[in-house]
Parts: sequence; C-alpha cells; structure tokens
Amino acid sequence: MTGMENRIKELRKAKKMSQEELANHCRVSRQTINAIENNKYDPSLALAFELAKILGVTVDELFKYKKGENS
Amino acid sequence: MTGMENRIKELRKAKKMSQEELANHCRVSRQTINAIENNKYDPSLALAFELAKILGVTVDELFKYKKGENS
DNA sequence: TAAAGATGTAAAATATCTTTTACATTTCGG
DNA sequence: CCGAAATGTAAAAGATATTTTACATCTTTA
Repeated sequence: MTGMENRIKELRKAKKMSQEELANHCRVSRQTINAIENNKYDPSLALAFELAKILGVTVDELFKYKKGENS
Repeated sequence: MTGMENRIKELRKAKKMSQEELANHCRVSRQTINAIENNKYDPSLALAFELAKILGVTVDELFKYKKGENS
C-alpha cells in the first residue's frame, strides 16, 4: 500500500510503549505514529531515523522496501 | 540544512554515473537528485531505499542523521 | 461493569517532496 | 578554444506527509 513494511508496532510493544509515548519521543502527533504503523503513508526520512534510534534498530532493520511499486 | 548528510554524490561518482543516469535508474527527475545531493531537501523514505540499493549500500550507510534539528 | 486508557479514523489546513520547464554556469573531450 | 555534456538553480504545479480537532471503538483494570 505504501511500498514499505515496518516493524514499529512490534518493537514499540516490546518496549511497552503506547503510540502516544512513542509520538512524544519523536515529537510528532499520535496520529502520525498510528498512520505509519498501519501503512497509511511512509514517514519522512528524518522521522524514520528518529524511530529507528528510539526503537534501538537501524533504519534498514525497521523498514523493508517492497520494490515493484504499488497498485 | 535538512538535518541529514548523505554520500550520494561520492558514491555516484565512484560508479561513474551522471545525475541523470542515477535519476533514470530510480525513476525520479534529475533535479530531484541534484537537490538531494546538495541538501535542499531529504528524499522520501522509498527513494532513500532505491538510492541505497542502486549505490550498493544500506540506507544507514548512505545517510547520516544529524539530530538537534535545523536552524 | 463502569471508567480510563489506548487505538482507529476522518476532514481540513499546512508543510514538505517531486515534477516540469526553462535557462545559466561549469566541466571536459576533441 | 569550441561544443557538448553535466551540473546548478528557480518558479509553479502536483503529490505526499504531518498536524489539529474531534469522535468512535476496543481493551484494560479497579
């Protein structure tokens, strides 16, 4: 749907964080986190790096790019 | 300026590619490559992954996130 | 089971990224 | 040096990401 898969929800839960806590950590809205977790759209590159840092993984580990484009 | 440093120009030249060739490879305009190389703005996450793949590195190797925000 | 907390969703406004067109300047091979 | 290729830049339009407000639906847990 966005050409990207991510492990944010999984890693966030492993850290027992709510969407709101994660949002506050990276200074975006809770809706932004929710939208990204549910693949409504991809984060900006800067936000991807913030998320990866907070969740303790690399950007490449956090996101998997699905080539071939979407529908 | 964008909160991000990148090694695109360096790696592109190492592969003896022009901005236009790289642009064609990832199906964006030459101006987009030029703007990103010169830090006018950051690429989308999807484009960051495309660029990394074409240049043979990971996203984390291609971009360095400079925390602390901008000006 | 009632209240609180967490999550999903939506519309409108704003910000950011990308394209297109167009032209100017720099770099490089003949 | 001359021409061609590569690069820098800019403005307007279009696409995508993010915020704000607001409300509905789970899911805890007391």
